[in-house]
Amino acid sequence: MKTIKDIAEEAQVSTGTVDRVIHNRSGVSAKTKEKIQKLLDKYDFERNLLASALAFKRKYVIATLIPSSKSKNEYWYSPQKGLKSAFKEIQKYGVEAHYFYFNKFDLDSYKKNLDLILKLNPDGVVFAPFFYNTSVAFAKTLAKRNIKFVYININLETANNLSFIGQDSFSSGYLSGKMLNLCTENKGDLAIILSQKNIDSHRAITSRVEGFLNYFSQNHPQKNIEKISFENINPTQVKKVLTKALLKNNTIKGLFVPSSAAYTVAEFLESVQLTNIHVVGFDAHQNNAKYIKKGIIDFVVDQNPFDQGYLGVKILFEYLLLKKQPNETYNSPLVIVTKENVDHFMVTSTVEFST
Amino acid sequence: MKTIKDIAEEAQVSTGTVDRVIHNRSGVSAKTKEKIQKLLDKYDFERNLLASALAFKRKYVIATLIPSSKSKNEYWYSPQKGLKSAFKEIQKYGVEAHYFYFNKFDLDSYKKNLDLILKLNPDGVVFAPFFYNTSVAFAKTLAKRNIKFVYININLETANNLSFIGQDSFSSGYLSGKMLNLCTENKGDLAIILSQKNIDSHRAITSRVEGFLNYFSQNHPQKNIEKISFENINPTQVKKVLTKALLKNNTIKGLFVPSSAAYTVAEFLESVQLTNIHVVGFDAHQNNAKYIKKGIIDFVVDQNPFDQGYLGVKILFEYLLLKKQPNETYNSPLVIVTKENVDHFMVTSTVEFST
DNA sequence: CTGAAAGCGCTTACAG
DNA sequence: CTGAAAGCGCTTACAG
Repeated sequence: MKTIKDIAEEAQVSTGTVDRVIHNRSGVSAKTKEKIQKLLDKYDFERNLLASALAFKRKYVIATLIPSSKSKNEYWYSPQKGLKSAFKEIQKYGVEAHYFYFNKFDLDSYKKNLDLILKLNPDGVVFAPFFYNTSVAFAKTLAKRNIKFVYININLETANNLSFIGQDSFSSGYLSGKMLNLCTENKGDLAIILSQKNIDSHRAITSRVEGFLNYFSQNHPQKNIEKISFENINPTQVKKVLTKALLKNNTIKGLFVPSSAAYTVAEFLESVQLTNIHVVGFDAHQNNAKYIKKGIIDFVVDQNPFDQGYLGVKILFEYLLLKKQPNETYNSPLVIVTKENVDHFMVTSTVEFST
Repeated sequence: MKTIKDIAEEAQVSTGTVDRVIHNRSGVSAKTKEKIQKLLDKYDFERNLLASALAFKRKYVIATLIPSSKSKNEYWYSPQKGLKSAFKEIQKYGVEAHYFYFNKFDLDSYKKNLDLILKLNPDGVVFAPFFYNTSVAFAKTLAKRNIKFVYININLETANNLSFIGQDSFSSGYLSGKMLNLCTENKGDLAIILSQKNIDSHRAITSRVEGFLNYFSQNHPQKNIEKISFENINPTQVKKVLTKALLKNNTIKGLFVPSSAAYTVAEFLESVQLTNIHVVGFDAHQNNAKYIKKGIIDFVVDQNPFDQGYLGVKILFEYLLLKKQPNETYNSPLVIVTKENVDHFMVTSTVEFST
């Protein structure tokens, strides 16, 4: 492996000049530059990043924005851990992390944090773009200011983000359809549990429902699927609405919860001893895990939330420091979680490699 | 963050002496040592590993040993990729990788490679311990020679390995039982497909079968489960034996294949158009994926084979370079793979972080 | 436009 | 037992 010094000697220039060419900095004559570039190419030069990082002093500021989680039982606790874990690994390169959190049901809280981020003027942002219109506008501002950004969990299909890390929501809904059909043995009616507040703020919910319905229209077009709607999923409303809905239609054998709140539904089913109704939902956070273990939630499609946070930061950092262009999309896996494997997930990425 | 220099100044010694204390090298008076250690503790000193690695010259030799894979469609191709990917990341620290491969049905080929490894006399070994007795003896030799080693995929429960990375086989069999019962709707008889050669060389197979049977004895004790045995699973034998077995007992609705060769069975079922028989197997390598996509294999329990190779090398390397003590066990997840999610697995670890 | 030199934080002979 | 100095490979003011 050649070093900058080797290249410099062969080109009969100083190492400083080679460094300038490598980083495409100005102040090198076209002739010298060409000569050096040829050698760089010839030897397929890769600079020693250890030495580079050691000598390099530029500090990067990265902001992150995700929903706050009240406890570690909630979904967003995991991406948060992923973010922190990634920062822990890269802090030695002089990266400054700024964490922002918003209330995912409150547009104002979201907006307030966006403003704080703009005020901070970071080099990059990793965030979960809730609230479609607001996020699109924010993305435009970032692009204009040349602040790099990565979406996690929710994709916005704007052109100017660096990358998106998350699940294909349609597919995950489709898979949920299959799993619910399997555990109800293709019998009885089904219902989708919809919360208006979720739908408004979280773009993936709608795609999940589409995927779910698509599974049935393709495989069991005769299936009767109801929709049970709430303003907001919480124990009181769930009790009220579900009692009514399930009493009215006692042929319902399976419930699909396209948000991460399946545990709220499970809690209700347990309390009224409705043990013959199957539930499929999303995400294996602690709140859900409790009911997965009891078998009240039959299946959940998980998406390795830790990795979403972890990868988001890593990708952004590598782009900033090394100009390494990430993929446009990193698909989170569709992880099927059920009673028997809920405890067996190994969080690979937590094995931090402390370079 | 304090540096060695800071500590040295405060202790009124040279940086060399601080370095000696940090690494617990001899040649420091008890008094000086204590003084320095106190400061180290006080500031919770962590040395800069970038600088350390840059200045450090010791080379490490790591050997790996896994079954050879004829094509990238086979199981062992993934751990192999994991091994290589890890080495690619750490080669800049001066690690020398030596890859060894054996025929997993041939004890002699295994032994031959063990000898080669001993001749190489590496600092560490990452390997899949097939052939129980031979592996146990090998482990003893390694321990005696103070060569560190990590098991991947198969656990030997010897006391002297650094770590084991792989699945809990019993649980994975148990989960397979549940999935097979689910897709057969708890109807009909089941059969386990056993290959003597696999059982002899691969210790996990037996535990998987135990787990599978345990699921039924706990949940459906009346279930009739046959065993169909082969000398070795290959298309010719499968055809011969299965034709006979499935004709004889046409109440069999589900097959459990406790090895990674479910595709061989699926191939047969497809060729004779036995579409009403469900199959559950192991591992989502390409050969199986083909039949998972067709729906002929209903489910497979995967174990993130890439990570096993990747983590194995990383853990060993970190121990060697940094004396970082790994966990005793890294449980690979029980990943349920079916038609709808087989394409959606994101291999996080392939996003190499090129420090 | 280019080079010489200092420095990042640690490790390692070497000298005493 | 301990220190001074050189060096790992790169980056960065500074000088010209």
